[in-house]
Amino acid sequence: MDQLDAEIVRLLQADARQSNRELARTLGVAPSTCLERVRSLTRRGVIRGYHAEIDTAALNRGVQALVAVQIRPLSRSVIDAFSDFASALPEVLSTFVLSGGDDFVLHVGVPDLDRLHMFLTDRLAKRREVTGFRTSVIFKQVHQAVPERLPD
Amino acid sequence: MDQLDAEIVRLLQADARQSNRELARTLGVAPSTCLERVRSLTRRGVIRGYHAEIDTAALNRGVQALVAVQIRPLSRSVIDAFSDFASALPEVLSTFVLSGGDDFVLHVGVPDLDRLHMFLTDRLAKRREVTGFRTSVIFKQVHQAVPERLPD
DNA sequence: AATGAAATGTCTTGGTC
DNA sequence: GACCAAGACATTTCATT
Repeated sequence: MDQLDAEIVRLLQADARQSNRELARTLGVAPSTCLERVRSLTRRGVIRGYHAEIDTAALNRGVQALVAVQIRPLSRSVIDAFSDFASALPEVLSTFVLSGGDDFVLHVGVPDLDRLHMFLTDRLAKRREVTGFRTSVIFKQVHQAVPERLPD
Repeated sequence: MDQLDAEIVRLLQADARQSNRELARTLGVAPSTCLERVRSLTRRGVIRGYHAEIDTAALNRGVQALVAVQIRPLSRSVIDAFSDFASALPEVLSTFVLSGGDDFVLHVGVPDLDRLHMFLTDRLAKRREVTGFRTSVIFKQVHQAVPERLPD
C-alpha cells in the first residue's frame, strides 16, 4: 500500500465506474500500470467489490431504523444462530454483533411504519432467545461517501 | 421502475463494474437499450453512484464501534450543528440522527482501541451539548450486499 | 421504447526498458 | 515495477422500426 495504491482506492471509492484510462490520467501513470495496480489490490483483498448506490425509496425502504436487541443466553452458539437468522431477513440491511455490550444492533429498512411494526412483532419477538429490543427510527443518515485512510 | 429497471438495479448493486454489454446480455436486451435505461435511472436519482468496497483494515479502521450519543438541549439548531460536526470527523463513517429516541448513533472506524479512546475523550466529550454516550465495539458486521426491493 | 450498425474510445496483452 | 503499441473489445450515437 504505497501512495499510488491509496490514491487508486480513494478514486474508486468515489466513482467505481470511471474508466481505467481516466484513472491513469488523473494519477499521471500509464493505463497498463494502473490496471496492474487495480488487479493487485483486488488479489490482495483490498478492493472487495464494486456496488451501485441505490436510492432507498426506490428499494421500497423509505423507513429505516436501528433496533438494539438483547438475547439470552449469551453463548456462542446462540449468538451465531441469531446473527445468521437476522442477517438472512430481507428487512435487515446490516447486522452488528457488539462485544462489550450484550447486544446486537440491526439496521432495518422497510416500506413504512406498519411494516416496521410487523417486522418487530412477527420476526423478532417470536424468537425465544430475544429477551428485549429498543427501536429508534432513523430521521436522517449522513454517510461518509469516501472514508479516507487514517494515519497510523 | 418496471421489472427491467429493477433487474438492472439489482445487477449493478452486485457488480458495478460489469460492462454494459454484459449487463445487456444477461438481461436479453440490446446494449443500446440497456445503456439508455441506466442513464434514465441515473437521471431519476435511482442510481446515486458507484463505489468500490474497500477492506476496512486497508483504510486503517480495523476497530469499529457504535457510539450512542445524548445531547441537550434537543433543539433543532443544536441537533443540526452536532450532526454537521460529527459527520465531518474523519473517524465517523456514518451519523444516524434518530427520532423517537433522544439520540445520535455514530458508526466510528479507527486504527486501534487507543484511537477509539482518544476519539471519545478528545472529540466527543469536549462538546458542551454532549451529555453522555455509550460505546459498543463491533465484534462482527454482516452487511447485506444486495438489498432487494421489498414488495409494497 | 427498442434495435442494429458504425465510429469512436477503451481494455488488455506481450515485448521492452 | 513501469511503459509503449497494437489488436480485441466496449461504448455510444443515430437512423430505423
